[in-house]
Amino acid sequence: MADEGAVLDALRDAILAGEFAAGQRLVEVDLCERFGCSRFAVRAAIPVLASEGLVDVQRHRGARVRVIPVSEAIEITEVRRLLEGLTAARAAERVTAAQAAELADIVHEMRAAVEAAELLRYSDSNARLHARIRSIAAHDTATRMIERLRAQLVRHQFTLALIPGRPAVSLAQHERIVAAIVARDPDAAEAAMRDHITSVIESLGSLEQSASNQSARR
Amino acid sequence: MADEGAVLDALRDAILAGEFAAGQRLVEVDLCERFGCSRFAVRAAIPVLASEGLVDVQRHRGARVRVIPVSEAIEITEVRRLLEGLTAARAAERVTAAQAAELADIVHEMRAAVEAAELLRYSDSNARLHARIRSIAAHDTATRMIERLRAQLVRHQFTLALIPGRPAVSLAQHERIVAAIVARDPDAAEAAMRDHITSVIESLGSLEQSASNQSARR
DNA sequence: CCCGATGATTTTGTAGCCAATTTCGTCGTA
DNA sequence: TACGACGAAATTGGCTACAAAATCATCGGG
Repeated sequence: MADEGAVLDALRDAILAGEFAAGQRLVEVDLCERFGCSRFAVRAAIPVLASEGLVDVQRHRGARVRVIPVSEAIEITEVRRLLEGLTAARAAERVTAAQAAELADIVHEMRAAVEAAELLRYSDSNARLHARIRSIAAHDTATRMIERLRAQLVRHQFTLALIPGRPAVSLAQHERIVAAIVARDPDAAEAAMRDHITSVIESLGSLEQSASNQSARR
Repeated sequence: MADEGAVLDALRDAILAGEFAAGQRLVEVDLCERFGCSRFAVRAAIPVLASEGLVDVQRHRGARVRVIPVSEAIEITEVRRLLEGLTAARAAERVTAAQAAELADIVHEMRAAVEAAELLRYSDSNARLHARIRSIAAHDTATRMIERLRAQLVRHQFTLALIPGRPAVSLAQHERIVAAIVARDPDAAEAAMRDHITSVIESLGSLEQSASNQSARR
């Protein structure tokens, strides 16, 4: 673990992989031990993660893994709806025949995963599809922001995939998105993507309700 | 200059104020001297500014003030168009009578500045209006991203205000935005904001053309 | 049982060291 | 003169040690 960038990536990955409990304190010496590096490297990485919104630092109180409340997850997804709508539209304008075939392949893979009820495989293909759409859109600014936003709510995405019947609904929405892109119809692609993410927001909203019910029951 | 946060803010302000030439190297010891702090503080601040897109760091080559090409400024503004459209719509949903009066005041101020041909005052009121709309919208995520994007192109905004006739056009657009918000019409507010920022993008596009003409003439 | 004080833990900030790498200048040669 | 190789200086990367400030936890007293 020589350079600062490696520690940064390792720590970021660990947080995104959920290897720290929600709200857990990140004690510098512990992280040094874990990653086999000096405190210096850790202290260089933490401010960056803070600016990425993954950890929360308070003066003299150290860093904690930031817990994103559902209400904020909804805000984030509202922004993501706009940005991914933009990338979908641009992808529809720029897509080549080869890229269109690739998108169709990924959707095919998603359908197979749903039929086999393999949630993890579905979730993976899902992420790949969105990533491929972004790369076709070639809008660096939007891509950067989407990826940063996605990183902030990896935890929520896990819980979302477990909602019964959600993959089937999600699959149909993705098929619509890809159909519009392949048809080179930017407006339809943007609308389809927004509808898809709107339904994600609605699912998050139902999570918020059940969460508040639980806390009320305590 | 005790804490790292102060150095970070000071350095960020200095960059945003244009106190460094475009692409200038940021030598650590120089910054220490300038801000009267240790190298440690500088070295903590630079990665954060890099993640904010204000500086560009390369291994063993140090940090440089990042120069944003016009093409990227256009991308950034395209994203900002979506985000500010969102805040305008939400502001229209949430605005109180007192806030509506405040917006009207700022527009009045803008009109006065245009009539007096005071570009700096106009630019300032302009920024205040957008900021006030964001605070009324109370969408933390969108606000954070807009402010980060704006920071990346402060330089371009200077040049934009100098286009002859632009303030008058801009003023009318802002009046339309505020009218829609005051009328509590989210769709109209979003449309008006998008139209406004679309015209900003068009102005940036004309800058790009003149820039490429200049380079072609060389 | 509750509250405050004290000590330990943790973080923050500084100073300085050496290694690695880049960059710039100089010298030698074609 | 022009060009390339070599070397020295400058700069960053990474580290350790240390002092200071703040927080946390434990313990004792009321």
